[in-house]
Amino acid sequence: MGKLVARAAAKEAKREAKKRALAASAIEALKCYGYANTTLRDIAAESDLSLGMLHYYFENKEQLLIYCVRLYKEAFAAEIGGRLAGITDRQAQIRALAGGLAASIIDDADTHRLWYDIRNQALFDPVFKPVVAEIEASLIDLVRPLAESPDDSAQISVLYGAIDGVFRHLLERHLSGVHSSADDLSHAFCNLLGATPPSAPPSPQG
Amino acid sequence: MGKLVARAAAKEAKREAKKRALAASAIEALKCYGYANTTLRDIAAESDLSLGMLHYYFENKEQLLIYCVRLYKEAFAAEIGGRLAGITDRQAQIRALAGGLAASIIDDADTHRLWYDIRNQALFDPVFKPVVAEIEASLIDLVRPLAESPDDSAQISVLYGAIDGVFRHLLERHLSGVHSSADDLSHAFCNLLGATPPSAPPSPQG
DNA sequence: AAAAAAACTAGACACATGTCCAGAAAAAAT
DNA sequence: ATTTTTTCTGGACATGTGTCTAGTTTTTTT
Repeated sequence: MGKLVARAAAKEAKREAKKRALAASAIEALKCYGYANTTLRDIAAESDLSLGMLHYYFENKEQLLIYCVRLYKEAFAAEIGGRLAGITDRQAQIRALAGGLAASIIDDADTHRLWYDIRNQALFDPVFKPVVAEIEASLIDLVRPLAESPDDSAQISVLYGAIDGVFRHLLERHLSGVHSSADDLSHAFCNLLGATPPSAPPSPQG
Repeated sequence: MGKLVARAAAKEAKREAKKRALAASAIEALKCYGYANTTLRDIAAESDLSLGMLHYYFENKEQLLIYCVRLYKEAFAAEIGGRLAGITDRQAQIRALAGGLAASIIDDADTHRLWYDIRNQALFDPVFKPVVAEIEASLIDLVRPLAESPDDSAQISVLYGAIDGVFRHLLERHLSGVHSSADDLSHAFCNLLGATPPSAPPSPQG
């Protein structure tokens, strides 16, 4: 019978649940101070757990962070993906994406700041490269349907880079206290994706 | 007479020269490991100076870094600004900018990585915000002439964010070992600035 | 040449931080 | 009820790191 394997699976599930709870607490701490400035003691305090427990569930600080980032990615990619699901009209896609990104700047500013922190770490520490590459690939996939030639990797790079750059810059402004309305933020993305960087439809000067 | 003040000025100039030399060495170390992972001992070793000297010339690690970043900014902004100087034709401006950015991705990859590291630090540590804001303002000014309405701050934000985002993403790819030619990199920027994200001039579908 | 100031060194100090361990407490299995 | 496994605690340990100080050497000034 599979009694033993069922038990083992239950154990594993319980452990995974604990890990997720721990990671959720860890994110709360990491969001505030960033990766480099968050100590394991901060995380332990936030999660009402003792310091030793962190190493009981995670090999080291890096692995804990990687786990956290994956958790975040699933949520965000799912959120945006859900908004785009089923939409085929290009203009509608753009509006949906713009609205989602704008809302997320306002609602999840700290989480995104953490993401950019990790992505930056990956530029120096190879340990983080796989997760970042994985997440970034899923973000690129999110954006791919907006491209006119979804197979042209150069075009996708430009598209993703541009959207991400605008997102990051608007996030930076938001975090600095320059609060724009969700509509204004959304318009920025529409402006980027609908027409060339500047201008709405046709403009008087060439 | 101004003998004394002349002497004092010479002293100050000499000290400044030393600081610049020290900062130049510091950048070499910082480029490799990033801000958080570079110790003052690394910098001391790189500059053939003793550890104590760093505090003799700079108040603390943060001030040293700020000094270094300013040094870098002057060089980069001057480089790009020089390429754009005197050009009035918009297409020529775009080509000049694209060429400059592309070349810099290949030639100064490590320095830019450091810049992004600092800019990221500023998202968490207020000490770095002024320098980053100052540098970013000068970069935005570099890009401003490309906008159709140089006074529309929302438009400028989108323009700067998009260019910076593409630059950062291409840099990331380059640092990951995906080496594109200067021409390909340059084309990416032209593609971004010349027309909407995808496609060249007019395209068949709407 | 003597005196004063600046440049520099070596090392200590305090503290933060990731890691690990011996054992207690709780839960699960027999 | 007993044993075994899992979960958890508290603290120790080693190391890295920014900062500072006492003293030395070099340069500059008189």
